[in-house]
Amino acid sequence: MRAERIPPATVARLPVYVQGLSTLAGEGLEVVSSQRLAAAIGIQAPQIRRDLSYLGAFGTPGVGYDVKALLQEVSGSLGLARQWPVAIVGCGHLGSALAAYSGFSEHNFQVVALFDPKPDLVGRRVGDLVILHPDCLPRVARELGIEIAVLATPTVAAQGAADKLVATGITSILNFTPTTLTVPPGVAVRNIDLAVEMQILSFHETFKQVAEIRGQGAPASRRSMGRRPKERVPCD
Amino acid sequence: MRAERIPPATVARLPVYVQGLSTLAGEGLEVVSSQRLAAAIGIQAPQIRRDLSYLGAFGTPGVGYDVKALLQEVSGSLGLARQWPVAIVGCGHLGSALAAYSGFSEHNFQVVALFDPKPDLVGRRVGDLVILHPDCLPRVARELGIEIAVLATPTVAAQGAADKLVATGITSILNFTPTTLTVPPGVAVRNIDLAVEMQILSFHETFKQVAEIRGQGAPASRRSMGRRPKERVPCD
DNA sequence: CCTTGTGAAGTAATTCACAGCC
DNA sequence: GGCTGTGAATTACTTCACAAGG
Repeated sequence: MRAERIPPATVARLPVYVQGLSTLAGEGLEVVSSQRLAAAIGIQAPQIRRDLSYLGAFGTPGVGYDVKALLQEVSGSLGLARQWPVAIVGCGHLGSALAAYSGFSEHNFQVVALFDPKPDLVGRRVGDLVILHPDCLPRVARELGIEIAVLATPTVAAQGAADKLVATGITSILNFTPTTLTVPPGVAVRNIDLAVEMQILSFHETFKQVAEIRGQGAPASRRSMGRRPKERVPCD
Repeated sequence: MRAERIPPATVARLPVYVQGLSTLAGEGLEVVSSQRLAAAIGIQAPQIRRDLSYLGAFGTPGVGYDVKALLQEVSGSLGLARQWPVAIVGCGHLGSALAAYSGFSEHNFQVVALFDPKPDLVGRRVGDLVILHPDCLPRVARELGIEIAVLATPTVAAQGAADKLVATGITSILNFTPTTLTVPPGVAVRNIDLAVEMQILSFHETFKQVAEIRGQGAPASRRSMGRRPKERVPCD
């Protein structure tokens, strides 16, 4: 049943399906049941069937889902049929690491522009890109059709940079700074905050209360833990 | 009213309160209402009051919350009263950037050990730490009392490294690899996956459907967008 | 047998609305 | 006047359980 509106909770899980299906496809699996997929990615089988039903019906009762076809379908629902040009704003340690990160290109995202206001960074090459001054943002973004930006500036510069991005017409921001960005309606912000995640783990360590853990599969097959080292290694 | 069990959704928001309250405290604000805090961090006021009620009652009716006291209380609930030693496993681009990231130390987390199996990395200094071979993990983790680890290895090495961490007794893992880790019950895993976040933004861009966005405050006061650049800058 | 897809049921999270207090 | 804290209502999400198809 084609759904008019896909629940946000489902959208947040679709990328996990893409990851899991890619892995299974790489292993040569042709058909997968919701049960099997559930074991692989740590999401309940009925949840998977429900989620997929929002996209439409693709499974064969009694058989399961065609892995490649389903991967195609889920990817398409996420808008991954096309290539997305991405800008990175802020080229410190983190920004540079992100620029070099291969995970982008593997998923139809391509980093096409780097920006940083620091005079000693402007003009520097990172990979096969040259760092530009943020004043170039409007022109470059328009020419390259950039709609998605990664924000990796120092905290104090984050809101100002976000304002510039919004003014340029960027409507999706992946925010790595520990800041609550203020943006107009219609602009999507996803926050990745190390401190937030660490603090949730701290809570877990303190109270041993499991808190919203994604991707925690069944205990399943413990892999061999490796033999003891043959040679001494220097510790500390 | 002291709550026995804090809902996971609330736990996930507590770090946002910490961030917001820290900012407000830094601005010299002494007392804050749920309304005011809501505007600052983009969470509904009744939601904030409900969340805080799980920790206990700290507000003064007719007045609001004492900023410093509340910050203390929320931090304490997250287990941030103490210092947490943290290990980073995998010292490539990302791992190194994380090792240098100041956001850890600002929040009572201290990176105390780095591990990587690559022979040309073992022994290398990063900041004031030396990269060790993962075979040292059990000994070092025990000596330094490490319970939380950051996983930043290549994808293929992720599960193996996680197994080693678990065998060592680590019970909280911040996983930066695009892998669904299989861990025994009682071990907490938080996943930070760039591809996942990018794909959710891709969905937003494609269908302009806002999907689970945290920290999207009211439009609020638009800051001045800056004047046009006085001097020409080189673009492209 | 086996599986999907989905109404119905159950559970969790959010928001409302107001009593009680400053 | 203003604000908190919380029962009640609402909304969203998840899981059950089974009819229908292979």
